[in-house]
Amino acid sequence: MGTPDDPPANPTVNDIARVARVSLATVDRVLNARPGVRQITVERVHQAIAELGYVRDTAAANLARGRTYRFLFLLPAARNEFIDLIEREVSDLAAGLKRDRTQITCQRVPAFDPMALADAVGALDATALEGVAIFGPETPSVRDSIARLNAQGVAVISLISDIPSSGRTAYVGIDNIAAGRTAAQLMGRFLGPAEGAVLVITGSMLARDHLERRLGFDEVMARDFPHLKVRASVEGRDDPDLIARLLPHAMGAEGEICGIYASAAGNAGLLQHLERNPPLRAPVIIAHELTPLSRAALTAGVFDAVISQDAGHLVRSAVRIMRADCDQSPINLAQERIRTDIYLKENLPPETGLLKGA
Amino acid sequence: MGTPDDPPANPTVNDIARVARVSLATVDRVLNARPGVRQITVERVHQAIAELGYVRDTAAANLARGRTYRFLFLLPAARNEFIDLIEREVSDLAAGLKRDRTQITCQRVPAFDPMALADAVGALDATALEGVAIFGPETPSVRDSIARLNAQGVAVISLISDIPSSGRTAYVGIDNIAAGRTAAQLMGRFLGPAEGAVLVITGSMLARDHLERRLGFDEVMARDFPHLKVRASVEGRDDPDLIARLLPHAMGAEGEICGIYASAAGNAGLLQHLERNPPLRAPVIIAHELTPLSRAALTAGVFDAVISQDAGHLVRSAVRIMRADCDQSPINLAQERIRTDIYLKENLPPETGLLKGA
DNA sequence: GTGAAAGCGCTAACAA
DNA sequence: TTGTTAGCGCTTTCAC
Repeated sequence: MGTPDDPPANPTVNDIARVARVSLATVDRVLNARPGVRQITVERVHQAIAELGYVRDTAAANLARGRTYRFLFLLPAARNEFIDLIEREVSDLAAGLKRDRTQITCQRVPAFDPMALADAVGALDATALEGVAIFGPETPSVRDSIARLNAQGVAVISLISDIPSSGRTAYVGIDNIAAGRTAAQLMGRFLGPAEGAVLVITGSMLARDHLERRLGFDEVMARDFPHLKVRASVEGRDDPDLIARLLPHAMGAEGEICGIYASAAGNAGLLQHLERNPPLRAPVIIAHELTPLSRAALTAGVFDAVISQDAGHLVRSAVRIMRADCDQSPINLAQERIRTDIYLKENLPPETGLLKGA
Repeated sequence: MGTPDDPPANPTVNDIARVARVSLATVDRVLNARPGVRQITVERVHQAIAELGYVRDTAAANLARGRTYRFLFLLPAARNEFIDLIEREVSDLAAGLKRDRTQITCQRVPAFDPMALADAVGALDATALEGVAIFGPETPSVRDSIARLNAQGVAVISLISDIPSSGRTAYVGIDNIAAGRTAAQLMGRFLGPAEGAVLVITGSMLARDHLERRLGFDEVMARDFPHLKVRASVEGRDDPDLIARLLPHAMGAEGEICGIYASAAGNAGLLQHLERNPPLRAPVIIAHELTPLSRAALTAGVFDAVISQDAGHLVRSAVRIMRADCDQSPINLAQERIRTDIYLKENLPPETGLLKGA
């Protein structure tokens, strides 16, 4: 290693043309797998490419193409801080992406309404869009509309909650089963050896992410902490009001519940309930997604841990993957893996996390 | 919002030239803040830029410049899995970065030897390098050599352990005080209300990161868990053998130590000690940096939590910042913030995290 | 089937 | 102090 030596001047299309004894245009045809080149010529060009170790300069290619990327984020229209964070990241990123000839926008679709989402996807103009990132449930209608869009050459990312059956280009989000397991491990360790009951607040049985979290949670609770009973879920549909209404009954008698796993959105409802009915002994609470509200609850000691995924990373990753799909260029899987973040009040990121630019 | 409308054809340098009634060259001079333009002309151009909402196309600019970036990572030469991970990330990234006309290399310097590091920095050829990322201690000699390099126009990043006094361009790494606090919080919660003593293994008093972790750890232990006594540190110099040698004495009588915070490198020494002297009651162990070894210990239940920072993120972030510094382009602070990751065995990333490409 | 030439948006000699 | 011009690496008409 040592101090870098002089750059060895990467080979260009001109070099290929020279070595393969063809014109630039032909090299380009081969590079882009366009028809109208004799097989023998194609091979000569490939030969030269291999020989020179050529790698295409995507930036120059896009410049010449005048290509622009148009990406759309399809998000549920719901009172939901985390979705708001994502929308905010999209618009924050949009400015910086202009210089990369990339345009990103958001569209909200009625929440918990698979048909509305399917319709919205169906209504998309595949000729005016190179990629779409979708956060929605995995129902047949959604799945089919995505498959159709995909067949029209639009890259489709399932965001936060996977829709594997749709044949989407990629999934961008955490491993929700692992997230559930993590929540269980923390819950068990924080609660210690005393017996008790744990309440799970979930969102919707339609939502794959919620289902998976519950799955992972139950698995680890049953295996590692059998002295803790996990109650049947409160299905809160990410709705704070609904959650606040359901909780009084779900919490049962005073002291019955020693832990709460808020595995879906709607933390406001939980916090409201706790404020109105302060328990004698504070339960261990583990919630999802770092938002202004959950951050405050964590700081105040009401929440004990928050499991989260980075909204900025989510958006950037989706954009990178959609772009790579358009360019047919490779992606760095490790970079695109969304981590299951654990936040305690000690490792909260600075509140100014929203300040951008240098 | 809604489906994106037709791209409005971004303004180019030609448009600016036309509107400002100057030549392309003048526009370029203004854009790049080069001298030799009358103030009045500068203003006319700025006027036009503002009017048109121009944003420069970085890709085109770099293409024209034919600019290449040469970055160097200066890492300690020590038997240290985490440093190896970083070196590996550098070489993995190097391949993909070639298409971005960016060259990154590594150089190892004797560990815990400030003079050697200062000499290495001093020996760098500032004309053959646009940026350097350095992981090393904050001593006067190091600080001065960095300041000198910086003055020669080389971007300098302090990596993992900050060197603020050097005037480095930026620091890339976690907030080590927060990391120490986080470790303490986990330690306290995992140990529960019983009294006991906690051992801290640190690296070197020269290393700012180690110092900061210790600081944060002590703070939270004293404040939130006064029933747990924190022992004076074992100074292991990141050396497994040394640590294994020091531990028998440091652990004291059987059962005296109920928790261990391995705040620096050299986990192999700790694990070796535990294997040779299996304690009756397994202590709660919190270690740093996710490596093959610590991952295995976590999976096996020997470690209870690992606090880490993503080596890939570290390297990519350093490169992005060095490049932004060269281009004088803005950076996204939120994206560059390195998170203090908490790993339990439940949220470990897939082992194949090293597999790259698509 | 193949090639010559113009041009994407920007920069950098070299003139004037 | 300012302008002309020739590229950077790649794509894309439009001829041959």
